[in-house]
Amino acid sequence: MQQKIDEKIWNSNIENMILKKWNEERIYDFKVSSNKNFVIDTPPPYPSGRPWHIGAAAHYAQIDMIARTARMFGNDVFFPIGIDRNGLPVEIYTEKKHKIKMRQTDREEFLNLCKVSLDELEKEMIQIMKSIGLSANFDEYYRTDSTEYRTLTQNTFINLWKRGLVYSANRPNNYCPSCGTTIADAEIIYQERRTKLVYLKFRLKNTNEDLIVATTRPELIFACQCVIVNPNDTRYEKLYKKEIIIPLFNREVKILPHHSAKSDFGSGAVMVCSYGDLNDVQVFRELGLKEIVAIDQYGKISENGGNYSTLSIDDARRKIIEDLNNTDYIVKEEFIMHRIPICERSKSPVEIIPMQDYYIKQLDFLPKLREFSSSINFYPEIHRQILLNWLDSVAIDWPISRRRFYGTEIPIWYCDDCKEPILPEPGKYYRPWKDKPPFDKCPKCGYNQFTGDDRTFDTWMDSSISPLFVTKYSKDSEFFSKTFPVQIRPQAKDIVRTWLYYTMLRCYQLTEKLAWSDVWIMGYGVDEYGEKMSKSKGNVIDPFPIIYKHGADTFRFWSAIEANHGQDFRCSEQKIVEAQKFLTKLWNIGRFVSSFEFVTSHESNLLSSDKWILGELSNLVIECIKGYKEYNFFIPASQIREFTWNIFAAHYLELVKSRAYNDKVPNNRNSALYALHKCFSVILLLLAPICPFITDKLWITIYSNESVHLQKFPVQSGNYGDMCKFTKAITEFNSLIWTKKRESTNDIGKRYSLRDPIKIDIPFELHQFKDDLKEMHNIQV
RNA sequence: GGAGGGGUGGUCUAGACUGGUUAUGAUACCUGCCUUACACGCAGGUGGUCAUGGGUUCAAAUCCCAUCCCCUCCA
Repeated sequence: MQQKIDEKIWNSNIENMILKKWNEERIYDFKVSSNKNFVIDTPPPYPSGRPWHIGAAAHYAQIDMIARTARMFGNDVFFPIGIDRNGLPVEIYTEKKHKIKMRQTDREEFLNLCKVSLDELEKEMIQIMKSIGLSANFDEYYRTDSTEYRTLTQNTFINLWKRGLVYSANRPNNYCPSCGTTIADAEIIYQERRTKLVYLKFRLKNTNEDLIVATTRPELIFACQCVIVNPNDTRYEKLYKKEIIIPLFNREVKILPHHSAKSDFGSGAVMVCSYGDLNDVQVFRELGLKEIVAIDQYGKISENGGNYSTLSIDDARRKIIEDLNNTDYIVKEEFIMHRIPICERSKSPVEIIPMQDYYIKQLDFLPKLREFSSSINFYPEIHRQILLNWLDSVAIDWPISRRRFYGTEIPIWYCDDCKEPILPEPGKYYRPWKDKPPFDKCPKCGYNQFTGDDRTFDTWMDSSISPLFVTKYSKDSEFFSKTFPVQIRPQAKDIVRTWLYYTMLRCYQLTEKLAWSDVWIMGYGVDEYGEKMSKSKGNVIDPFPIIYKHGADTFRFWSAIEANHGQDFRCSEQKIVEAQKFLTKLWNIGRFVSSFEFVTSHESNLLSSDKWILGELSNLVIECIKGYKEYNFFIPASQIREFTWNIFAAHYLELVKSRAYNDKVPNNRNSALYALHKCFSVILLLLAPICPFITDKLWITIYSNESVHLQKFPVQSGNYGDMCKFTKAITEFNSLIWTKKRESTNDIGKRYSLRDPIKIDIPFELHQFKDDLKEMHNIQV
């Protein structure tokens, strides 16, 4: 007998060679079949900066476990890989990297700089995905900024436009007057600043009474559409629905209860203007108020401001306060610290002003989406709630136009004469800001000069069609019909409201189908104190050195066992090191088992100990398969570790060592070898989706020339399950002897070695195991 | 302001939906041990008012109500 394995430690350096072998043998290639296709709508990660998030690496490791699980259940698995490259973060990254401003840079040149940034960042992500062993199709990975992908985004938009599902409307937007552009929420930072709080007298209509209203934005007074008070504030109960007169402008507005008014701020009565802050936007929307534009696109007071129109915001503020003072409307003024939104780059206050944008109709589709949300399988079930809550709070249609550069262009030209928007025919990639329009005459007025729209789409317009793109929608109808709707959408829980929701919406609008049958939601990786990792907090953990140091399987096993599915999980290197120990244990069990010949069949004349461990094994199979069917890898990972380490290695190996090494009776020895190999080979099969490297190495070394990843999951035989009733007695009896030996000393005062003989009665209920127990503990009768 | 999730030995975590013997496991710590797979190991041990208060029940970590704290998302 010769061990087939020398090394005492699982050396993760050989993972690279295993990867190479998988690649050469192309064991993960997908061939479309007629009825067993399992397509994964893989999230295309966004290369927003270095390092890539360790939680994201864990996320993709688990998505790979889904792919491997599906293969071992006998499916033909299509596991595409894409990179999401559209959107704002790379623009900001590039601006910082080159110390430039997007709008002060030539658009073509800026786009090229973004591309270079993306290429660099993407390279690192792809390398990490490969090194953690993703069994995905890297040869044909896609990019959402490719001509092909953007063509599909524009096609689907033109489709919706033709069906009347797109319209243009005015909506409040973040606007930086000093940069002269709208900015995204992500570009806003908040600062505490010293601000003047002005207490104003508003006269109640047809009375001699005044209501005191405190405001930090008196210059917006002419855009006021109501005054709100908190519903719990008893001072103002009697004023609900009463009319009140705006100072200087003498317009009447109503007093209304609203929960966002804070009783202890100022006087407790707040004037709501379009728009002083985000809360104003919310109140306008909730109460259906009519907006009065206060500030124009140049940061000046609009024509609605009467005498103050065309003044800058600061000048208007000074002038209005002065006039209010002169007319005795000001009760008092005080300075407070106030949290205000400012532009990340210019550091000047952000204004909210209405702008013209394109919208996609979504409100009409909500009933259908609610239906889908109830019928689709959610793993875990608890996260269905995130989607249902979101559906309940969708209140306006989806604004899809962005005043940015790096994105899919909105394919529209406008007639220079009659302003008619004209869309090209679908099928090509259009860039209206630089391309010549693909038509000569305006279909409405016949004029021949056009201006291209220079805006781009919201990036969710691109990513929301990922299941259509990977299944070759509008490109290969046979492939599409066999693969769409796809099986599963895996994603993180923080983008349920965006990616999950928008994909449901868009795929339904385009195909009238629900895009997937299963949704799988993972929590996200947080730092070791439970807080979200972010570059600004400086708590981001780089996955690369950790994977390099501890190996991919260690990383994968850690990600499976760290927390139950759907929970957020804490990332600490310490815990990853702990996970590594199990792989070493498994490796050494493999060394032991590999030293005995592989007995493949021995169902007759099995001894009791062997039947017992096979009984425990079939329970393990049942539990693991249950976990895998829910794509919950915490269950198999923890069950396998528990069985392998604490039952199989700790008790069973010791029970049968003597028979395995030197039993004179061939049947007794073969019975042990059969059970040893049965258990170990099943452990490898069950663990293969989670730890693909070490299981394949051991499988090929001990059992087969064919990779473990081409095998099916073991079928639970159901035999010997009743033997599990002895487990407690066996482990407790072993414990008893170990304790006894540890606590006793022999004739010369030395502590007992575990090999020393001991006199003890074997309990009656363990009688059928007595031969193995006697050998194991050297029990003398 | 609204919503969701959570609070279990020093640390992390299972159990909660479906109430039921002594609350799971890992790790850290302490003690002993090289035992023909493994010292990255083995055996044993210390350590918990299951956030707080109330309720339902024969019985509550688990169900209900209230409070406190933490995290996340939306505004």
